[in-house]
Parts: sequence; structure tokens; C-alpha cells
Amino acid sequence: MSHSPALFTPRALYVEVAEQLRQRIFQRELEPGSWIDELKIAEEFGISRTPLREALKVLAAEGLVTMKPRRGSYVTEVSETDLQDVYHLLSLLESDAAGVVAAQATPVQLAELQALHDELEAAVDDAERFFAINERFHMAVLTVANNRWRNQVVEDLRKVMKLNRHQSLFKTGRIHDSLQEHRDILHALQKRDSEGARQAMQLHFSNGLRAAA
Amino acid sequence: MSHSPALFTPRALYVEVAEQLRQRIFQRELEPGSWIDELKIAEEFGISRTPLREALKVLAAEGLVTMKPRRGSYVTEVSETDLQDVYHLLSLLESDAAGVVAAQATPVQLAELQALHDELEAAVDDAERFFAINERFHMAVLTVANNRWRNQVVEDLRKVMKLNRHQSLFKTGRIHDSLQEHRDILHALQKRDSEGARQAMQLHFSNGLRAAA
DNA sequence: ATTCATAATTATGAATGCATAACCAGAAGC
DNA sequence: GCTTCTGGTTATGCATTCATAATTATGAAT
Repeated sequence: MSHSPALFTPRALYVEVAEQLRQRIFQRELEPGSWIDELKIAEEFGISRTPLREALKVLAAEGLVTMKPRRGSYVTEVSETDLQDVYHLLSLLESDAAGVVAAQATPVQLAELQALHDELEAAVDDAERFFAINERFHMAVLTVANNRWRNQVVEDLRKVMKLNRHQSLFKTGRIHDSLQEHRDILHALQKRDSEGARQAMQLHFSNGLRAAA
Repeated sequence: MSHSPALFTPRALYVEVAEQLRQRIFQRELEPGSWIDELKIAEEFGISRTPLREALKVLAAEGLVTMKPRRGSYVTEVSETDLQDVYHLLSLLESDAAGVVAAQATPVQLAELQALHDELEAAVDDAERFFAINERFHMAVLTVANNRWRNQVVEDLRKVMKLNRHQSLFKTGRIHDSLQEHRDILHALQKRDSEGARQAMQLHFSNGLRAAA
């Protein structure tokens, strides 16, 4: 990795570190509730504590990390009620977004959503892949709904949701059910049925919560 | 900023600085869109750049500040559509909260909300005070609704809303109207009418947006 | 042995220093 | 006159160093 100087303006180091830390957290290398050793991590990354601490503050704002004054940073523990609360909010925000999309999406945008959904259908046998495309679909709906503040909020809440260790999608039958729910959502969107889209999305989340809990 | 020795463990400096910066931003000492001179601010506060930069990252996470790589930090500019989007979300989140409160609040909690509302009634002639109590009431509703993730989100969005607040509440008649809307909300809560509370809160926000825009 | 006081250790929070990318002004070239 | 190059300046991002609060370890006294 010789010095190929900033052709593609590299993100600031603390942004990069924040992303790496997210990965470690999601992969349970850093367990919920565990203390984050700044010195150890800084050494592992080969950086100083300064950008690491900045990254930790970013993660704290996202809710992935909890900072205690003079005690350091801890990976956030997501309780059962936390999970319910987060699902409640996601349901509220994303179902509203679905309603907006049904009312306002252009034909091109609907086609893009359809294309994503087709990918999802094709990934039914690959849970990992299904999970990734599922996330892309949900974010695509939000993008079309076009409210950058909501996007930010949902993005953060989804990160918190991911902290929950048993990914609902891997439970038996959940993928199949989830896919059917997605079909219903897409169908409502294409019918331009705002209320139907809202309800379908809500159902999708309440089922998702049941599977996760 | 050399304070007397820490009798009551003061919050970390960067937290304090973040709060001070919020005040400056809300009071328009730092104007939306303007660049934030780290050296200048650090000197004014009598601190180094390190805690200031950490504070700026906190504000960035709240949406008050926008950071551009290698360009520094800027006070977030809130466009007309931004304002609409934020109101939309607040309406969604707080009206849902109102519905929860109507269904689940204990009599004691309802009495506390009533007491806050009475304070609001009494502040009808003091716009500044009215504004403050209004905020307390809204946050009290959220507290009763008891979803810490929503609280955090709403808190942040309200800060963004404040970036714009200029004259919204000070427009002629808005205080009076706002008060009436609050009466309707409280009435629905005490009737345990979830749907009514939701709608009353939604109306409150849509009127608020009209007055702000 | 248990408890309390105190010393040693460790980690956080903040200050300082430094390297480099971005900006700006002025000169050279067309 | 306009563009482009170049040198100087400035501010950001990161590393390093330092101070102090918190924790643990140690030891004395009951």
C-alpha cells in the first residue's frame, strides 16, 4: 500500500475508525456492555487516541456506544424494552415513509424499488445476502420519501437494532414471511395505496419484532 | 475558564462547551451557514482545540453543525424544506407519544401535565417564558410516553427546529392559538382519548409549521 | 480476619506541537 | 484580459505529552 496520495479524498481518520468500530460491534468482537479500552484499540489500529476518541463520540451519538464520565466508553446494551422501543419508532417512521412513497414516487422510482425487490426474491436462499438487500430496500424507500432528517434518524435506529444479537431474519420461516410482507408493501406502493402501504409496513415491523424478541 | 476545584465533579469540559455553543447558535451569535473558527472560539473559551473539536462532533451529531472534511465546521443552515421535514417528523413522533400517554399515563402523571399546562396558561403574556414552558410540556409528554430513543430523537430535532424559530411563536395570535391547541391536547389526554390526543397534537404541529414558515 | 486509610497504578480528559491539505495572492505565460 | 503556475499562509487533523480523577493494591489497626 504505497503512498497513493489523496486522489479520492480519503475520509478523515476518525470517520474510518468509526466505521471499523461499527463492524467490530456488529460482529460481536466488541460485546454489548463491555468496556472499550482506548489504548488497546488505538494500538491495534496503529493510531493515537485522539481520532479514536472522536470516533467514539460519533458512535455515542448514534447510540451504539454509551459514555460514562471519567469511566470511559461501553458498547451499548440493548434491553428487551429498548428493542421494542426502537422497533416502534422504526415502524412509525418507515410506515409513514411508505405512505409518502405511495403518493409521490415517480414511475422510475417505483421501478427501482421493484428491481430491488426482485433481487430480494432471488436471495431467498442466502440469508446473509437477503439481509443486506432487505436493508437496501428499506433505505431506498426512505430515499424516495425524501426527508433527510428521517433518513438520518432511521439509519441510526437501524444500527441500534443491529446490536440485538439474534437477527430476526435468521429464524426459521422468517425470511419467507418477510418476503411475503415485502410483496404486500410493494404491491400497495404500485397501487398508489398510501394507507395500504403504511399498514403493510407496520405489519412487517410488528412481525419482525415478534421474530426478534 | 479556570473554575474553582471540582467540588461536584463537573461535567466533562467538552460537554460544557457543547452547551455553550448551543446557546450561541440559538442566540444567533453564530449565524447559520457561518464558519466556526476553532482557534477563535477556543481562545474565547480559554480552552484548547481538543475539547472544542469533541464538542463540535456532538453538535454535528445533533444536526446543529455540519462538518466538511478539511474545511471545518459550519452552523447548519435550515432551509424551508428542512423545516417542513423536521416538523413532519416531530408531528409524527409526538402525536404518537400523545396517543401512548392518553392510553397509559397514571393519574399522577396526568396531574403533572395539568400543572405544567397551568403554568403555560399563566405565561400567556410573556412570550419568552411561554416558549420555555411549552418546551417543557412537550418533553414531559414524551417522558410519560417512556421511550428513551424517541426522547433523544425528538430532543435533537427540536434543537434543529430552534435554529429557525425566529418569530414563529411571536407572531401575532400564535401564542393564543397555541394555548388553545394545548388545551385540546390536554383535554383529550384526560379523556383517555388516544386518537383524539394524536389528532390534537398533529393539528398543533401543522399550525405551528404554518406560523413558522 | 475484616475494615479502613493510604499509596501506587491506570485510564480519561485536556493541552501542546506538528505535518499536510486547502486557500489566496501575485507572477508568468498565452 | 484571462488562465495557470507557484509560493506563502492558514486551518485542519493527528500525534504526543501532561494532569488528574478513579481504581486497585497495600498495609496497619482493631
